[in-house]
Amino acid sequence: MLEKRYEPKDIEKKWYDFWIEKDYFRAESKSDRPPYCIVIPPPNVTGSLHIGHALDITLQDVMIRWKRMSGFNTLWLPGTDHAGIATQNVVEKELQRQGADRHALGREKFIEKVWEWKKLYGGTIINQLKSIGASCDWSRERFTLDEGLSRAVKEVFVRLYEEGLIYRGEYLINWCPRCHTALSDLEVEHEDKQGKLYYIKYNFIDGEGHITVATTRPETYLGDTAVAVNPEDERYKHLIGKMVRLPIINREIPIIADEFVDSSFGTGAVKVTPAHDPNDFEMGKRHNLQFINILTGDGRMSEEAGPYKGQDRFECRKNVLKDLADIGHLEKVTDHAMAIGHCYRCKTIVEPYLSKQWFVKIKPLAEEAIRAVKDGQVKIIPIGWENSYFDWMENIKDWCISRQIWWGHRIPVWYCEGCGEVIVSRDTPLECKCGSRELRQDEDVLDTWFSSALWPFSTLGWPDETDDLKTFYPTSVLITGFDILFFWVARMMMMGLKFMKEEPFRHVYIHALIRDAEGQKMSKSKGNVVDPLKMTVKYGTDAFRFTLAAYAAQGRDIKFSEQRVEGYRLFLNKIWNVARFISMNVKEGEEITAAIKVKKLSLADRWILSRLSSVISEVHNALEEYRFNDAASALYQFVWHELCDWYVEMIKPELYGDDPGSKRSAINTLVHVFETSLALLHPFMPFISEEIWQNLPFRRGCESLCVREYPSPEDGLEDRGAEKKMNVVMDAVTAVRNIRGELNLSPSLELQALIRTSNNAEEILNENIAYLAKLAKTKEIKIGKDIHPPHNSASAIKPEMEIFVPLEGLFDIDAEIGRLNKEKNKIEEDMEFVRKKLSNENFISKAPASVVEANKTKYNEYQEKLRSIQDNIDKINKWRKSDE
RNA sequence: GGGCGGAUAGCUCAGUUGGGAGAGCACAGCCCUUACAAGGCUGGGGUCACAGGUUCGAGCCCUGUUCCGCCUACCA
Repeated sequence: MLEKRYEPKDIEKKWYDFWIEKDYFRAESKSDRPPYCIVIPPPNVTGSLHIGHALDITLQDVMIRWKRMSGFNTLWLPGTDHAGIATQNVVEKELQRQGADRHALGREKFIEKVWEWKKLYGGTIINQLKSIGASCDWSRERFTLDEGLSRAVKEVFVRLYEEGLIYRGEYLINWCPRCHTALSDLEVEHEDKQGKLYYIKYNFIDGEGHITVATTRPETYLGDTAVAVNPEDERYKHLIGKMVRLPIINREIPIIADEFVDSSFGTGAVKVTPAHDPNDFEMGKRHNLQFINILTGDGRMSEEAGPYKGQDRFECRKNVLKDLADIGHLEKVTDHAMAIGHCYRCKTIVEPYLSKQWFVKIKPLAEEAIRAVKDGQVKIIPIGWENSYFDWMENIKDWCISRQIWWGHRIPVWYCEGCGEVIVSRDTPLECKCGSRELRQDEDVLDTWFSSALWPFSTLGWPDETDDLKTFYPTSVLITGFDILFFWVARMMMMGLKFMKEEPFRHVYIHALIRDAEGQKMSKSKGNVVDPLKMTVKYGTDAFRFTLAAYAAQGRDIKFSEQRVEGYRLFLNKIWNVARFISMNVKEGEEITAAIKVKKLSLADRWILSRLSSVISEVHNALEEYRFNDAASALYQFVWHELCDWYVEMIKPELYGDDPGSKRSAINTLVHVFETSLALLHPFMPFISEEIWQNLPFRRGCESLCVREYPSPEDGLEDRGAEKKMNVVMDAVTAVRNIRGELNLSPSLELQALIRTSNNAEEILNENIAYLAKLAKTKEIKIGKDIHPPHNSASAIKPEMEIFVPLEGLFDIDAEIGRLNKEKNKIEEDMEFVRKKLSNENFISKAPASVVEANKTKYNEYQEKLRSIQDNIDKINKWRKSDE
């Protein structure tokens, strides 16, 4: 017997442990069963579960559990990401609190510290995944810095280098002065801001006059090595080749001509700072200009900044502006909208910075990745994301992969101190070919995303040709948020195609971002984050998971509202209670046969089985297309409103009655439908479904719901006839209830019902009169073609029948007339609408015949209904007169 | 600057190929009916952002406008 209330906490742990103990989540390296594989988007090892993970994990778990139950050899491969910059930042802060810093500690000691930290806290998020029910194969858990994955990283690096797809060079990269490292273009977040445009005067060195340049970054004038104008610009043509002198520092630089310059912007003359601006960098190359680096790695002014040396870059800007103004070289300042790049890890403003870095030549890789999607080998769902994908891939630029931090995959490159040879190697080399043993490994580590790009095959054992790799690559689907479409998905596509010659996944399902109830992005600083673990404690994990699935409509962000979780918790409560109801009606130890003998079933039985059959199809189709919300709401609708509200109520007379045969038949069907529903629900709410399943006397030839076969759409129990008949019964019931409700009659009051029907409906109603009695709370039901209602009857019109409820003594004539008039008005409006259509010759001639026919039928029905209502109104008026 | 998405009931959102708009929550009325008052039954509530167009017919297709969100970009 189930407890009166569902208490999620203990139950969740109990069943999760049970599943683990039974090893249900373990995949087979070799199997006759078809493979189904998802690799988890590895959360940062420093992280803790946020609501975005919860959504991501829930959707993956739904797919995995569904496929597992459907007989697939299912692998959900879990793991974590070493998250270079983020993790290093966390440990550095920790050190800071202890009054230390990594430089004092030294590289090796520092890395030891990070590993220690990882051992202590790295399991946090994994345990949180378990707590929300993730059915991952934990025996295959991976970490991006594992031995095996590190080997894959080196292998990829070396091969790309050997093919000329990795190179080293001095370029302008994005530099974070706080993290002290290069960043890829993607790792820079642009933020629109209202800034200023400063107009600065540069004097000609010979004679009078000046040229004015406009800039958003006045302090960089210290690194200017030219002024550029458009060669076609009549205003400046004659000045090309002249020299100007930079104020204060007195450097002499030329005025040059370059097509790049937009004459309409600012003054049409641009200061050129090749070491501090991407465009100027290109211009500097074109014109052989000097590259002067005025900054240091921590964002301060370098030696080259002369009097400003040592100042912070923003401090320097203020000072430069003041000094220029003082000597009359600041012509004017205007407002200017611009976008400023920030470090995606620490939000510091990034700096275009000249330095030597490693790059991946990415175009050749991107071409394959574009083709795979164009050719349909990989399907992106929803399809709208394909455009973004193509757009990014087609305009891709070389990927800066070196990072000046310590935590990560060290670049497998050594430099010979003897001859300067560059050695790129899978293994640590001991000696250069020149004989020198003085080898120094590159100090940099690789972009974390470099290793996660290999995730779908490195985790399966690559570069070895393992059974796992053969069985599970390409994986079935990747489920993730759009925020890492480029960072991760795109790069996995490129690397997968390059090294496996096959796409890493067949489908990519991109889900939405979760925002707060007001549509704001959740962030710690705004204080509007929803802690998923708090949700699971408060409402139970299942209710929370079901909510997330129900929210997951394609192509729209989720505005998360706790109220909705509350609502689904009530749904679980409903399920719990119907389970209790069943357990009360099944004798202890009684075995319920799952087999359904169609011949002996009642109408209600056949109806609910038919409905079950169709909900199975709906769920199946929805999940096939990743319409999680549709699957969830189909189940909600079915279990609550069809199973509980109608079916359970309908069979109560049989259950409480004396006929053991019909009692048994009803309970059999009920148990069958409910057990099947639990199986359908299991991927969404694994805990409560298992708890109930284990406590009811089901016999399915397996010991856990999570390995029970998933209900299949081809069960042959659809029964359109039963559904039609049931609709007649339900119509009658609803009609009586409607009269009761509208006339404010007590639910406990037993009413009489007279139903005037067609032959067809008469038969159906007579056969199922017991349902009417129970559901509409009626007694003395009369059904026939020649029903004449007594004085003071309320009435309702339904297809094929007219229902009267005699109300002598209770009757409120005005209320009933009002009710009928309301109904009449509605019908008249509807009729008018159809009438207009039918009197339109164009409609008759151009619309499909079936549509025209349907409208004609409808019109006739309305007409009849209207006539009946009018009759009833007249009748009441007559009664009223005769009573007066 | 380019691109994408959204605007439907008081709120949050569904709406598959164009044939008279749905759900949940909230609201109102009546009910403690032996699974469930964390419940049941009934009801009210919408010019589908705006303006045009295509069509016999538009929430849905086309064009434009407004507002909101996001992605992306080397005009200093």
